[in-house]
Amino acid sequence: MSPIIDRIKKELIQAGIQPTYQRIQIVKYLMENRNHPTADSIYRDMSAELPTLSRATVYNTVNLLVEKNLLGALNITGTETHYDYYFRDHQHFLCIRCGRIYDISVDCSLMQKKVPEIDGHRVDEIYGYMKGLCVHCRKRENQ
Amino acid sequence: MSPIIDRIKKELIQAGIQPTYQRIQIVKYLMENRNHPTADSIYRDMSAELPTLSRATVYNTVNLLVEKNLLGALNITGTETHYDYYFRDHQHFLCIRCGRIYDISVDCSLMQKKVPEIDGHRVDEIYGYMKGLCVHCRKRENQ
DNA sequence: GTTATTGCAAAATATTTGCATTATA
DNA sequence: TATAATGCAAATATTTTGCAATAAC
Repeated sequence: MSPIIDRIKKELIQAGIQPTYQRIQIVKYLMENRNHPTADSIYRDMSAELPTLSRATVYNTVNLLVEKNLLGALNITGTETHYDYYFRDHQHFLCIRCGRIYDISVDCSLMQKKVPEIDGHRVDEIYGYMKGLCVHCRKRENQ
Repeated sequence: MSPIIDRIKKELIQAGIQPTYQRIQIVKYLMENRNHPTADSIYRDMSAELPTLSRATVYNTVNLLVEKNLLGALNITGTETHYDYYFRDHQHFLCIRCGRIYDISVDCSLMQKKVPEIDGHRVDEIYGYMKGLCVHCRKRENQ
């Protein structure tokens, strides 16, 4: 068995997730496609190789991975949710022109270290993102 | 004319928005209801007083206000968009138990001052939010 | 009087659910 | 063999759109 598949299997089992063929393939896809795909884009891309795959399985799987903290969910566009498998220690930038999402590193104590409590609320997760015009669109438009 | 209505009218005109009755009333609602309503909750609440109001008008209006930078849009839950009329200089906290959204002040240079550029991308807007267990749910559950 | 906005219903989009079939432990 | 996951279709939820009626300048 491929060492990548084996590693994914172990990771899923450790998280308490049954490592089915579909789940392993979806995780493999997420590891290989770091362009912040949506559930539907994962489904469409993977359908070529895995024609029996269903949207429901993709949605079930990404929801499960997010719940078990193996996958990051990004609600940055306001429409679909984008996913990020290597989601720790970076934030995101959405280009308002082309819609691409970029990984960015922000030097901000809030983002780097966990704030345990604020106004009495227990803080479990911290999210940060930015919107603007990306480097490619700036070049194209001279802005 | 009420001074509040008059102020809203001026604000809309200044932003280049025609101050129709529905738009003024929606802005008035947003000023008086700072619990981060959704388009649908605005529609449902306002329907009692304004039975002819339509969902389309609410959606049109909030989209227009966001576009003209008079209203903040929050995609924090992953489902519906929540709105915040006084959206400057604070961030948000979502309780994973009760779903309430709280305003919080975060001492973070990233949030306080605008970063003009990062990795070559032009930064127009910066968002930050947190998720966890709110002070009320913590008390109830002793967590 | 012309242009813009509203309201309604239908459409579009994103996601979830019920349930029979299939795979996993 | 019992339990859990998959796949399909239908359902649900959120938001947008087309268009006739109405309101604003």
